[in-house]
Amino acid sequence: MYQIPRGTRDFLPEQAERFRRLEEIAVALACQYGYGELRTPIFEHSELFARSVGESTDIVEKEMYTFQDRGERSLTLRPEGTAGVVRAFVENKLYGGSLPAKYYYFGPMFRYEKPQAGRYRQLWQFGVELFGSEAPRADVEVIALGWQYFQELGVKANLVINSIGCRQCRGEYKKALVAYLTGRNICELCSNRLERNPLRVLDCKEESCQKELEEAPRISQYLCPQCQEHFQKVKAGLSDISIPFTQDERLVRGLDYYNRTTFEYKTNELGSQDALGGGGRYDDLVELVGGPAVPAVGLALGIDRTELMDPPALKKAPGRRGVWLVTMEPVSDQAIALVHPLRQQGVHLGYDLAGRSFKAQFKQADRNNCRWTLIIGPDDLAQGQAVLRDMDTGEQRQLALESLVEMVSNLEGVK
RNA sequence: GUGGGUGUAGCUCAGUUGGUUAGAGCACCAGAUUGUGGCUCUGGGGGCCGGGGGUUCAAAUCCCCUCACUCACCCCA
Repeated sequence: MYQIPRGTRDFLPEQAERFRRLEEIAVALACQYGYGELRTPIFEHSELFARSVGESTDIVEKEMYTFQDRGERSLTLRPEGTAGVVRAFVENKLYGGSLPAKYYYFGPMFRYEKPQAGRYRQLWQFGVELFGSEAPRADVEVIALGWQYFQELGVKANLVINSIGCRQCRGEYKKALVAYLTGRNICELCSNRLERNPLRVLDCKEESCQKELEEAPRISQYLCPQCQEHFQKVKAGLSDISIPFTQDERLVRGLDYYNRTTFEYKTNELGSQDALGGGGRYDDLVELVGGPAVPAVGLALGIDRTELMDPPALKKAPGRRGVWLVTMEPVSDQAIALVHPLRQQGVHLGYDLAGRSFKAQFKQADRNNCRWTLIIGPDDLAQGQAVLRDMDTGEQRQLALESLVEMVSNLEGVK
């Protein structure tokens, strides 16, 4: 027997519908905020991700699905959405149009990781990217959009924000941090990080490392005046629109392209998979990918994890809907032909395909949660009538066959 | 990638110190009711006991390998 590849999943109808609604709500929200959809391929040249996400990140070092095609190009299934959108932004010279330019995407991403609940090798993200504004209120808008998504769904998320400075002041800070940590009691992993990506020592969970970090220099002390002002305005902007947040100086995101604002939406209900979404500003990325210097800010939300939170907004109203035909040989085909036009009227119509007993057909009607059954057996047909039964109340009445389609398609709860 | 836990019917799970045809509840199908769902009762179909190998007269049970899920680490969505 074949098994689904590790870390991937099938979405059976009920769950697929939940996912579809999560997408619809996200798309409606993005439209409301003035974002247009930008669809990019599911794979890109490997180099794009290596350059933009960062050579020394976990994603690039060990999580990419990379393959060679028949033309011996190295391609990679996208591990995140921003790189492709930035590539498209540059390649299509979208920076030449009016700015800011705002795009959203929704789709699967791929990361080769050891799976766990809430951590998959094929995962879905919804994201937005805002190009061409350096203004703190652009950061605030993006953060607010994500916040509103969780609010609309009724999902409890905690917003955590930080500023990791710009190229200049982060450089200063890195130097200071390395100088401070060198020779101190930190774990082996962090010793390696110290050389390649020192900021990541900050969110190490190793007790010894955290202890050493207590007295370590803080990024806030190193932010240049411009970065400081930017961060203050972001925080003020969030407060102005009543979005609560906490500041965490150890929030360092695992992608290299971020600068200044970084943020995450966290939960404490999913074990160690606590990030529902996150994002930040990436003012240098467009240039890095070959475009002009265009500042940008964006976010990505994890749809799989959001669904795991069992959003109250996805609860279905339980009411019955639609019509079930109950009939019997030798007139079944005639009965079906009589009611089929209901489908063209948009009525939810079902009937037995297996030649089951009368009783069994009512059972199916019940199980399919139908509001009405329409009974058309040999006797009814002979009298030119059908029997309509209300499955909620059990009441029945007769209908003339000539007016059946019109009568039934105007009933309550059939569409 | 490292370490732990768990895999028995569609689902949730029993299964004794290894012992003969592997069970229950729910779900499914049928009958009780030859034109009426939900409730009840009766019956029925369904299992390479995750897969492979080994020990043994005998393995769901013990051992090894492997696959999957899961928890923690790691990382993030």
